[in-house]
Amino acid sequence: MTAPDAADLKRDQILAAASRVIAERGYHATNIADIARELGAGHGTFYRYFKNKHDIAVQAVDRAMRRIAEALADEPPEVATSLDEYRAQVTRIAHRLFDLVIAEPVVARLFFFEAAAINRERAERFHAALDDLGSFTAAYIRNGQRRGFLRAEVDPEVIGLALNGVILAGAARMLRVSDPAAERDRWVDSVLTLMFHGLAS
Amino acid sequence: MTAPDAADLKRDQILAAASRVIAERGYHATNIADIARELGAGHGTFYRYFKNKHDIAVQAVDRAMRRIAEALADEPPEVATSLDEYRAQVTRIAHRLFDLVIAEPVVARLFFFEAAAINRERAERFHAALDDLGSFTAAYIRNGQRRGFLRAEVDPEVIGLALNGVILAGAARMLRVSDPAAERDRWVDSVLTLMFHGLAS
Amino acid sequence: MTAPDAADLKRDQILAAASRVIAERGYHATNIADIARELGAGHGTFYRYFKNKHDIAVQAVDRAMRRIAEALADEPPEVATSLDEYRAQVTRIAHRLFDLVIAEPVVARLFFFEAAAINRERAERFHAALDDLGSFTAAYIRNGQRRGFLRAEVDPEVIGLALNGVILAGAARMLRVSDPAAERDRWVDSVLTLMFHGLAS
Amino acid sequence: MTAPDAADLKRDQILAAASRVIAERGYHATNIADIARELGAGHGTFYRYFKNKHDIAVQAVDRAMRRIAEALADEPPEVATSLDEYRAQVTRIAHRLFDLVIAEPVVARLFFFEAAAINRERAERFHAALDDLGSFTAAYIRNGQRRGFLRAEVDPEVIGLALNGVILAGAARMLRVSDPAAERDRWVDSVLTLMFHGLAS
DNA sequence: AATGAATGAGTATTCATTCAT
DNA sequence: CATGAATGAATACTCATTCAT
Repeated sequence: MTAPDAADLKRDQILAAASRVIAERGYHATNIADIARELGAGHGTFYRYFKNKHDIAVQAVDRAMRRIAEALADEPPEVATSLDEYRAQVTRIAHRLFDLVIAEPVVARLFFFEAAAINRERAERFHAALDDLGSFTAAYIRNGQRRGFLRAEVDPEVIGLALNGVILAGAARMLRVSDPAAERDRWVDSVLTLMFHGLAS
Repeated sequence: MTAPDAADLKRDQILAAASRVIAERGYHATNIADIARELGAGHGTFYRYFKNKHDIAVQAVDRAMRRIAEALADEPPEVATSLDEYRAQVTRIAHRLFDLVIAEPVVARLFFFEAAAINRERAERFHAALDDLGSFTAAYIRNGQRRGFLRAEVDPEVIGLALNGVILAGAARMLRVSDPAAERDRWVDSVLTLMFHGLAS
Repeated sequence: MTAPDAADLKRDQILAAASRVIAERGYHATNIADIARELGAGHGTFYRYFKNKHDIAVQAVDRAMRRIAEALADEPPEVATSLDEYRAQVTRIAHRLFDLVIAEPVVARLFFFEAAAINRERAERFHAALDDLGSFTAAYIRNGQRRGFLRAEVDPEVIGLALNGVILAGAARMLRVSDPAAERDRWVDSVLTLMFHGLAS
Repeated sequence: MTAPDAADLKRDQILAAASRVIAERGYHATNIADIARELGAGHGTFYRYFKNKHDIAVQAVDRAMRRIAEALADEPPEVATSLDEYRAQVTRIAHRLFDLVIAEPVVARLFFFEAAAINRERAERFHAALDDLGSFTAAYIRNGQRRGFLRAEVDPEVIGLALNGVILAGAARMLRVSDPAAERDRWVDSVLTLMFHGLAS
């Protein structure tokens, strides 16, 4: 366990400032002068800590992707032994993600709007990460099918990606509403009903 | 009804060429020279038909957004009178969207990857369009609730956006697989089950 | 035989302007704005004809090296059959070089002062070119030795490089005097005496 | 006579380190970080002993020019009273220069390749120094002419510069060959023959 | 005295846009 | 109408120099 030194701190400050600016204006509309102004430092200072503009953006985005993935993939997919346990697990995951989005909109904006915006190579990586999240969700589904509390006839990979879509739509929504806490609860209720019991009355 | 003249044709050719290039390389990585090469014409020609690079991209993206919205919102939300009719309607809509994505990947890529990439103002517009689609889907849900064949306790707006998320995740998936027709059928089957009956066994 | 088109002409104009500025200020002190000003054109124009500043300088210097080498190596080393013929040949070569230096000081300055100044790689190339010129001069010496009108005991390669040194010292001198034509004649007289008969009285 | 204190020593160490790096990479490709690394000290240390990068380079080059000039101009031009004495003198001078080049390639490279590379003002100074060396050599010639053992009809200034050219070509050669001691002897033999007796057989 | 983190002036290069032909 | 040569505003990046510690 090494103590973070002054250089690491400075690095983090720059990364935080760059994250704010990129989240605010978008990667392509952000220039080095904007980041310098946000931090209150000279341009040259960045280039002591980051190779170039692309490098800063990639690290900001990667950090955001890691934070989001951690919120979504924090617990093992095999532990739920009943529908109720799984429902509780899904509820926890949804709350974790939504709370992260509400507490750190910069992280969320980097993930949703900038991760794929830097260039083609980064977009591919973003989609690969979404596929991974889908596969991770699929593992939960498979666990439920194996244990008999989830329908056997659905395709776990398809459902994994579909639920990804639902949860990402919800998270993106949290960024756009004035009272995100209320919105979060409306989402969790309705989506859990949809997910477990369907819309048919 | 005016007949399309030569100028309109040329315009469409340029728009098609620009769409292909932007879908291929992304808005920010595309330059006028790329589009000129794709069309086999001089740079100056664009500026006779479009105000500037931003203008071309906006029109290409708007056209793509219109095509996707048409596929999703082709039929009136109030016509289904039973669960079976609604299920058939949903199936038709999903097929229309997926088939469009498969047949015209350029349109799909513009919608999914470029609509929000041009600048902040366009990103807002893209999200507003997604919200509109969500409201449109919500109208179907409300119709089903009013007629009694869909659960009354779910929030139609939430479900509208959530189903948006599912269908967009599916459509994005179609762009990334080698056999999209098979993928489409897997998706429709599993997602309809999820949507109407839920995952609980 | 293709006619030079407008693009070739423009290229040559830019190369000439860059040559003048680089000869005047030196490669490292020259910036693109200087060259633009000299030609009366925008910066961007250069980048239509040359890859970058390095590329312009290399082409200017290479052209200068070719012109100097042509002046020095214009006639075959084996033709002189007697001392008088060789002396006439040396006189012609010296005059050609000195006249070139006098008529085109820009070419001369590029050769003497800039060819090795761009970077290490170009300096190596410059010294390799000097070695080649030395070997070429050595061929004249060997011809004279074979035919018996030049001393057999001197090392042709050494003499080739030594005479290079003499002639380059003279050419560099032409660039620095106010009456180069008179200087040229003084040089040719004294150096021919040195070269063929030595200093010992 | 003041004893060199610690500060003078440090100064010399920095000058030596800078000389090595500049000789290795060239003035314009050398940056302060390179010199700091070579010395194992911080950037700021230089600025306690030298005004700036230009100042360090100028002092390194000036020292090299002094060392070369000392080797060439170590003995008075008037002492030789006969051809044999002069020939011995020339031989000594050539050996001194060549041995210096072989023993201290850093000094030689600074003199040959960097003295004129810093900027125009330094290039002028370098050429003025070469002119001075030429005048110094001319004094030897004039001594020989006065005493009657060298040809009266050659122009001493021209011959001074021409012999400069020969000896510099030779010294530059020493830097480029794998066995410089053998090369030195080949040069001295052939060049003395050329110089005193000429090439005509 | 020594250091090296911080700085920002300076510069090469790109590329959307114009307009003379 | 069509062209593409010319343009220069805009911007990322470097590196000599300073100065607080």
